[in-house]
Amino acid sequence: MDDMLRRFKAELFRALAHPTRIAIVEALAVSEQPAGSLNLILGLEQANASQHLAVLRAKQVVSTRRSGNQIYYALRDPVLAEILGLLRAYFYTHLSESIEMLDVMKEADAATGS
Amino acid sequence: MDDMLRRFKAELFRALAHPTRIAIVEALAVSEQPAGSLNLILGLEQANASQHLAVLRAKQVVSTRRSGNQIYYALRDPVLAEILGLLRAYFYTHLSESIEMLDVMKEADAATGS
DNA sequence: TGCGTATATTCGAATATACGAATATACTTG
DNA sequence: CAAGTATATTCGTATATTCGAATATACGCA
Repeated sequence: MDDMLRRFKAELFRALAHPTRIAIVEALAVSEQPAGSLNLILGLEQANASQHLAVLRAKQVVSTRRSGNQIYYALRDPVLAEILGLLRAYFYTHLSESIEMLDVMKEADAATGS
Repeated sequence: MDDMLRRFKAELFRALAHPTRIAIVEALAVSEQPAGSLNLILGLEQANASQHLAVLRAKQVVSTRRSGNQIYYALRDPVLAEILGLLRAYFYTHLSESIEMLDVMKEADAATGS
């Protein structure tokens, strides 16, 4: 069972492991939204947004309901927004290391990309 | 700044997005450990464990101190353990869907692997 | 200095993820 | 039923991750 729990946590973290999906979850934490609104608010390509939403659906992070033409997305559980809040605090608590970490990640990207 | 925060959160989630790294964090939540103990307790190959530890170091999830021959790992902030606790509760709150999600992920793996 | 133990890094192959372009599906309205 | 809008899926390519095997580095002790 412990193994299952760890796999579950890892799957959830993977679901959230992308800035776009974080942005989606943050938007949904405020209120339910149809997919199109998310595209607009977050400035995403339609296909790209839909793919990220598919990931969140597969991992059960969001639920959907259809209303006519549109599909409304909602956070399945507010604890997920709560976790994002904890991480915001964590970020500021360790501000300088956090920024440094991001810089290092960016450099690593650049090195790979060239 | 919001962008930076989202990138930060995504990086952290990526750091945690593996069952082995979850297991490491859970072990360190109890107490600081040298790398070798982690290998033993978790039954990991030395190289594999070291690679996972490198990920956690890069994302600043853990800190290290050397004592003679050994390198002790510790969780940098208990809030990370707290988050794992929230996810445990989340898992049980949505038990049947959670298990179903894991099954679907397993099937997807099997489909890809064959 | 040289050997032994603890840990980290590099390499290569297999697999997974991300993106945009194109296409498909589902619903609404005329 | 046809045309239009909202959303999802598929495909191809670029990039990232994971693992074990092999190798490298750091420290302690004789």
